[in-house]
Amino acid sequence: MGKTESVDIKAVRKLADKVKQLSDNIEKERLIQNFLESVVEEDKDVHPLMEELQKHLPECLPFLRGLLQGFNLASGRSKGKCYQSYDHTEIRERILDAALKVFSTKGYYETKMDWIAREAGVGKGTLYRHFKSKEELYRYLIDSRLSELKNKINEIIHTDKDVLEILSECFAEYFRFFQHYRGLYRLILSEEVPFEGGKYIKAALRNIYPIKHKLFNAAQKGQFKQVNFETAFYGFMGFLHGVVQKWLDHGCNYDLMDELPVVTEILLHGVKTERR
Amino acid sequence: MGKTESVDIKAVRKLADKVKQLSDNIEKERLIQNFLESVVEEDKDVHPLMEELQKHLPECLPFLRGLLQGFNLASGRSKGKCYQSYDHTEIRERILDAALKVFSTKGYYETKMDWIAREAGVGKGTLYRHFKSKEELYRYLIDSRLSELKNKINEIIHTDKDVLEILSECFAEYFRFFQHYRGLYRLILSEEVPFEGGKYIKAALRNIYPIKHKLFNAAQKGQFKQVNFETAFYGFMGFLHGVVQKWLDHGCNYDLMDELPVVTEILLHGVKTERR
Amino acid sequence: MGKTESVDIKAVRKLADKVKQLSDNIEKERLIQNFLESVVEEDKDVHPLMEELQKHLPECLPFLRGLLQGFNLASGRSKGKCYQSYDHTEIRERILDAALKVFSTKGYYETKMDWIAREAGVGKGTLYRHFKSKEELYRYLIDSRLSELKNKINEIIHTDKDVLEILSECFAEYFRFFQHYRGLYRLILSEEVPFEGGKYIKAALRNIYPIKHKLFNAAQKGQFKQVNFETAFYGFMGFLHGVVQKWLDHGCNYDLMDELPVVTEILLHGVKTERR
Amino acid sequence: MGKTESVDIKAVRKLADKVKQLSDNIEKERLIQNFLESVVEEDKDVHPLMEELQKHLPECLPFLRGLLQGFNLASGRSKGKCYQSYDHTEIRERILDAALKVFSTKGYYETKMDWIAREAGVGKGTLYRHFKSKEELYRYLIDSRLSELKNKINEIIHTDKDVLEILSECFAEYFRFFQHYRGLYRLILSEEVPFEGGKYIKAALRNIYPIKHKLFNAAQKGQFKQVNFETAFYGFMGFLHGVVQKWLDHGCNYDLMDELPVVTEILLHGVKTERR
DNA sequence: AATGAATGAGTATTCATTCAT
DNA sequence: GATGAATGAATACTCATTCAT
Repeated sequence: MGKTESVDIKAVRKLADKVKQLSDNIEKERLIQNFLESVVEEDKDVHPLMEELQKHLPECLPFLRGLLQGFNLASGRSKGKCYQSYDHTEIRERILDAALKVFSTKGYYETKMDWIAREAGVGKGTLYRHFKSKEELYRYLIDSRLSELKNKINEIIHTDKDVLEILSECFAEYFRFFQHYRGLYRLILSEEVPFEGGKYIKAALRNIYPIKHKLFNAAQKGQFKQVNFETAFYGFMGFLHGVVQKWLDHGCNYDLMDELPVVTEILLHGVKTERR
Repeated sequence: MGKTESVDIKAVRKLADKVKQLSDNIEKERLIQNFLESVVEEDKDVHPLMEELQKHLPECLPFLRGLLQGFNLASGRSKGKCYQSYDHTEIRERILDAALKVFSTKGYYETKMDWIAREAGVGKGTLYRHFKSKEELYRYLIDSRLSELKNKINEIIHTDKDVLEILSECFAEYFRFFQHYRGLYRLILSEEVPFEGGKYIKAALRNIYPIKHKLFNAAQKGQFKQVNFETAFYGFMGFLHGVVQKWLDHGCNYDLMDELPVVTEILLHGVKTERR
Repeated sequence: MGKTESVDIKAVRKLADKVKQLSDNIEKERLIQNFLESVVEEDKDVHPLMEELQKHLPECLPFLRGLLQGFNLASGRSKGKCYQSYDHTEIRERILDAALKVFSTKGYYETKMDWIAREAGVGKGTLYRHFKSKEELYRYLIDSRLSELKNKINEIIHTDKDVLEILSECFAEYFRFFQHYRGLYRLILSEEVPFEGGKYIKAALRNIYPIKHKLFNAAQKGQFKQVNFETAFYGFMGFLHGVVQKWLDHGCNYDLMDELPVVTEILLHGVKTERR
Repeated sequence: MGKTESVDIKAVRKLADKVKQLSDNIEKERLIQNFLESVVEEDKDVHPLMEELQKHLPECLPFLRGLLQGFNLASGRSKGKCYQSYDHTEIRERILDAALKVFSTKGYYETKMDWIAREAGVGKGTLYRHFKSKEELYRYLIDSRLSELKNKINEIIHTDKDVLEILSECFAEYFRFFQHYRGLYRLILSEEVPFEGGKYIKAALRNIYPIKHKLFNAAQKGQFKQVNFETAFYGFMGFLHGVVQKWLDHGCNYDLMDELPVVTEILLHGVKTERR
């Protein structure tokens, strides 16, 4: 309740300024100021003021009166209870979890809203209270989860560590992420959905990586070969995906992180033994 | 009712700027902007927007709801009651007023219970404490308002005045009624609702009129032509409805009562100039 | 088959002109002309020409080749049968009849597409092959039927008969129409539907009547009283509706046309007996 | 393929004007206009429009369909076949080509059987004469195309060349394949379809490669590092996919084969410059 | 008493498949 | 053999009503 009050009071306070500007003489201004203040501060003894206003500002009164009513309602007057901003978060999370589970098992089109509802243990209507449509639910699911990854990668990138180290850590974070949200992998990779879907996801994945810049510098310094940067980037991402795919095909029965050394070794030094 | 609107609209417009400053991200800003604009421009289709707001801006809603109420009151919405009696207002009446407003704007099927609740400033549950169902609310609304008309007509009929005079007064009362409850006209006339609805309403209208009897006597006495009584009755009612319709089509921008002389003249003496 | 061919041939002929304009020397022009003519006339011996074209107009060939293919398909070559432009009309009418029946019984909202399909004796999918949506079906139903009335009224109006006679005939036609399509009455009168629906229908009804003009002239000539023209018009329409309503309320168990004399008498001369 | 488009587009544009002249009412004109514009602009989402046309302009459809086909051919669509062989073309192949085109553009679920039929220039029924169901058509499409790849890879593997050389050639063949059937890439990679689909495709890809064996031997001989074989394999495949993806993202505007050296270099020797 | 989050029965619409012509 | 009109099972989404708080 405290929450909504503060907002309303601020709003009304702001309103006071505005309404004052509407009045065209000092007298009116004083009256309205008093009125609004008494509303804001205490909302007691409003009635006598209302009567004064009625005399001197008949043209503004209906508006103020309406506002007062609204304010009273909003402040919870005459309603004993006021749900303290019911926590949408918990149920939303339940739905998102269920959605991830079903979507990633069945894919977008084969997933029926009924199943998500059942999986989440809520009614079908509840889904639609929280997400406008199947599409929005899907989008939100991908976006929210993906931005976690994005943030973590960004943290790693914006350190002053050596490029090689950053690269390793990104690989690690990438694996860690999909190990956690394994279901997400299929959704992100499949270009199934037509609405921005495919392209957009890939794009997001790519745009995430301002590391491009660092790599480029490293290449300039001779730390890396002068290969086409973009090709290498797409290839690396693909390589990582391949390794995740292997893990999934094996039923996730080992720790994805164990693959890191191999991945790093191959991508940095190749599979071929050093020529001497 | 005297056009205080100009003041209110300006106020609301100004307010729009303020409220936008309260919002802290683009999305919210857009929603509120839309909402306020729809209030300012037309106050049509506000309800769907309210629902959006409810989902995305629960913390601002009470404030906006208050504002909307204020605006409605300010625009001269029906009840002459002033703030003192606010708390004593029968909730039932508030609901019925709201229902009349929404039903008559949107029709039965396009009216959502949520909108009535919001318009009335009560929770949806409260609606169901007072009326068992949407249907009952609708029925009661029509019945109660219509019985006002019925009573008035009955008073007129049960005097000993001349039949012609009675007829004139009935016409007048009929117009007066729909001028007051203009929204009701659409509801009563449309045969939209299937539950007895249509038939029943027409029936009610007809049964109201024991004047049939008097007219019949007058006809017998040669005061009226020996036309089929019932045909004339239906025709008269239709004629009145037509004139009300014209008034509505013209945006109710004149006094319906002004039409009375023409109506009386035509129905009693026809449009043709006397042959002699 | 003959049907579609003629269209295609015309199209191709036109195309010939166009394509000729694209070519930039006489030689090319001749080739294309020949080619197209052989397609149009006989579609025999096209192949040698194609080879010529291939040599001299390689850049246009693919386009022409495609066109030829399309033309062959279209002409029904290599398909023994070609449904001779299956007659959509019959089934459309069945659907419209069914729709009128159900809509007028139940109203727009209470009518389920399933029922219309069942009533029409077709599958639900067939409905959607002929009408894009419930709304379109409804609109089309009203529009098509109403334009019949409109046309008939127009015929009546655009004669040189006396205004009074025209009026009578319009009344008669109006009754005749609703006697035929009795179900339509409810649909047209109820302002049930929100999409243009109500207003639009009333508007249509009114706009139908250029008779306004004639009446106005008659009033000027003193044939009619100098009453407000529009009021009279709305009133008259309402009167007619009232009488139709009576007929419906009586289960349509008499001939609506029988009411005509009373209607005419009242509207022209009133119900009151002539004062002497 | 050699850009004959400019000519065709001009022709179609001109044609638009002509065809419009053939239509005899506004509605038709609009439909055709839309249709032709969508053909000219992008040739995307033509199918929904075709359906509209089919409903409202059955008599013009064959002509337009021919035009569309011509346009597709003209744009360089796959088959090098010229008109002589038209009649002998296996319908099955026509259908599979059409299916590949539509499936790869729209994905499995967004592809409607109607569109495939139209694209192939056959009736919907014909589709079902050749393939039992949408699913079977899809499966067969993937299988048949993929087995081409499989065969070629097998040929390469079953030579006595050096492992490194074999590897290079496989990379090349892989690229060559997707450069040819670019549409197929999306289908194979997306795990969209639930019926064995995803898994099955990946499995197919893997089982294709008995090269595993050779690589294993090479590793044993110290030619390769003793990395986990399977990890490397999945990674390599992923890497290749990544590079194909890059190519697609760039609109296939360069020769995929040009990427081969970089791919080989990185996978065999890594991106890091040799430590001395 | 009042509230509004949750519910799920009910509906318009789509599209793979069939089959009469 | 080929065709495409007809079909109806399947599904996303709505909204009147309920009930825990």
